[in-house]
Amino acid sequence: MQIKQKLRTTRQREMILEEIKGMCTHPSADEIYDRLRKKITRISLGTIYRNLEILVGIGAIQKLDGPLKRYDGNIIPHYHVKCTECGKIEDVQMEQFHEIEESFRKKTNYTITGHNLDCIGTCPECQRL
Amino acid sequence: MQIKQKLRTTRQREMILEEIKGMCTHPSADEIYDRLRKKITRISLGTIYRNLEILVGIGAIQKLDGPLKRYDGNIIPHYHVKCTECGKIEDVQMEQFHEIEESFRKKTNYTITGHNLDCIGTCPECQRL
DNA sequence: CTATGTGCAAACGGTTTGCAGTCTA
DNA sequence: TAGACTGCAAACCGTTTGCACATAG
Repeated sequence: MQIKQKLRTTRQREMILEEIKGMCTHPSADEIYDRLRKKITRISLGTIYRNLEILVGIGAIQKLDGPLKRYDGNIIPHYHVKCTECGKIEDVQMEQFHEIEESFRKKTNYTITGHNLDCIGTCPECQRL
Repeated sequence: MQIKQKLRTTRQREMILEEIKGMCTHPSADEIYDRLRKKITRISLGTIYRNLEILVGIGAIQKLDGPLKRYDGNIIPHYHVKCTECGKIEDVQMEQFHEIEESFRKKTNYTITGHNLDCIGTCPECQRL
């Protein structure tokens, strides 16, 4: 989403951002809602959704587009691993594979602006079960 | 999904599979429904959804998990490019980056069974506009 | 003061599911 | 003939939206 309106600082917006930045999981709108309801007496799901999209729009957080939308407070480029057993998604901080975008460019003639990469497998905990 | 029941061959299942295999786009359940309604007098969306999941379960097709579920009749390992202008998703048939999974394994201690990779950018057609 | 943001609740839309009847093996 | 499958329609559920009120700047 392109943000064109002038943004204001509101208690809700600040707390939503703060909450995501403080979580290393990848919360859905609903999880953020549950956590914030314990800190703010009244906040609505609509506000959560609206602000999440705005925060993505200004690049303050990232969105992970799955069947359920999840948000990621970590905006340093990174990859993900997904455990097929427990469903967990973890950040993987490693050097970016620069050759990927170059290969795609050559092969497709697209102008490449970024890439998404994730591995799927079994996490160490689930391997023990 | 793990398929445990004994599968039968039905006209609907065969036609759904044939339809996907014959499309190089990445249709959603709804698009397949629209196309098949022109060939079969009566078929229901529920049947489409149920069969798509079964076909994914037996590995006959692949699922692309986005906000809208799309299916891919191409099961040879391949990557995707997404055009941010027109929304198109194209297959990219290129040699797999084997080093990716090895790097993830070392970094995370996960048992890695596969990876997803896609680039985002602008397609040649949209670049001209 | 005014445009942006909020809570609330209803609407939306893709997907799933229960059911009674149909059809494959 | 059993159990898999189907069409249909209702239910589900994450997300979006319209509205009247609140509030930041």
